[in-house]
Amino acid sequence: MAGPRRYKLLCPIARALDRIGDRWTLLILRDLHAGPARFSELQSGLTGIAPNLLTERLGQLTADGIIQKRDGQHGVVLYELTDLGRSTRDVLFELALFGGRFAPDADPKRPGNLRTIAVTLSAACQRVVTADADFEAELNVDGELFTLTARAGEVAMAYTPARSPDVVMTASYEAMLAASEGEMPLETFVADHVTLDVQTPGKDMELMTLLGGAMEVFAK
Amino acid sequence: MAGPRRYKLLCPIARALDRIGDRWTLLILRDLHAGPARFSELQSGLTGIAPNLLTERLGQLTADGIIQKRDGQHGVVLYELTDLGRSTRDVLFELALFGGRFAPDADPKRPGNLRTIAVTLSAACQRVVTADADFEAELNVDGELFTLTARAGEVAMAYTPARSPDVVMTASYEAMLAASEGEMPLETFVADHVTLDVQTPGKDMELMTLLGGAMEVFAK
DNA sequence: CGGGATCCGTTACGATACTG
DNA sequence: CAGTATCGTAACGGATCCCG
Repeated sequence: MAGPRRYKLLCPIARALDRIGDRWTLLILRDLHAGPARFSELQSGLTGIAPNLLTERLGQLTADGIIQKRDGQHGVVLYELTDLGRSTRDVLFELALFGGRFAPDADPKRPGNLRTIAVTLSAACQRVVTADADFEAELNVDGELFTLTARAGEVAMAYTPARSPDVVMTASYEAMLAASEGEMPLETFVADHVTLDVQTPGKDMELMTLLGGAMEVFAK
Repeated sequence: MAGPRRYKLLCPIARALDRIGDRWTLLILRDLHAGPARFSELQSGLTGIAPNLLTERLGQLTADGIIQKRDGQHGVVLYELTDLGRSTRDVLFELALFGGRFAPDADPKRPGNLRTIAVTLSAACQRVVTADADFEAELNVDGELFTLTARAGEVAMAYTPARSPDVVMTASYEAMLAASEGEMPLETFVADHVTLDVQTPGKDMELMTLLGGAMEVFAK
């Protein structure tokens, strides 16, 4: 560990890269921003990272205090971000903004799960949320369920079904991404690619306003 | 190239990493944010990256439209950021903020030149600059000269001597970094580690206000 | 069955030497 | 000065196996 392939420079950018610059590491953090995850969830989400590499990365991240192990129910082991790890959100979001400027690969691989969208979406929402936004939404993206909450100017997104959603939105991963990157007009997305199930009247508008704003942040 | 070790995912974070996630690539961009550079300047700044790797990285970055070649004076070849490349500034700055949270390595390597500080410093200044700031400063850091200009709310920093500086500031790399990361109080830094040569009265205060603000951004 | 550890072929990196 | 060529070493990728 702490291998020979480290920069070991004073520069804070290099210091960051010595912690999170290895292959897979930033994608592991990306998926952990959706909430605590088990080894196998991470492995499947990362389109089949080799298990030895995942083990190695998790160990290094733990040693650096960026993630930690936790015992979940039924004796399962969970990995989760520490406060320090949560502070990678802005790095990941800026990477997403930059990456969005490049055309997707010709035949992209599908992730094993959709945890991948949580950081990007919640960080974008955080940038446009207003203090009066107040709702709990369930996002059903290709059958995978997320909870998106906005309360007192704070946005959170987790890879769990919602407890008591004000609104349930259903959409596909591809449509959401296309809308985010300006390939699909927001109106088309809302009209043709989204289903809304409203529990609390008016909260559907709050959700769509927030998501619309988030997608605009991303598009420019 | 475009090797087999790419993620090829739809996720914009992965798309970014497929362009700028390789070893050395982000550090090359970091140094280019200080202005156009020659091959050998980059090589020395990066503490002796292997020349074949530098060639390979420059080629990939050029192919992706992130940098471009330009012919300078006396037939020298220069590499410089494109508009797309300049948009990596926020990624680099967020990395610097994250990296600043880790203690420096026990015996860190010294970079061959100090281009490395330009992005971090200018991005931090950009975050705190006010619209009325208006000056041109020369920064002499361990004998290497930078121009820092603030005009109409825009900050720029380049690795060149200033043409007609309002103020010349002299300091050391280590002291500036220590002050940035809160290890040295700002007052100590200003009082004991900085020399100011004022050409235009009052501009020294403008400069120190800006730098002080930048360091506070970085410290928290 | 989930959570890893072990092994091995392949690829990328690092150092040095060399050339236009 | 600006790269190219070569080669040993370290990291990665994939498969298989092990253990609770």
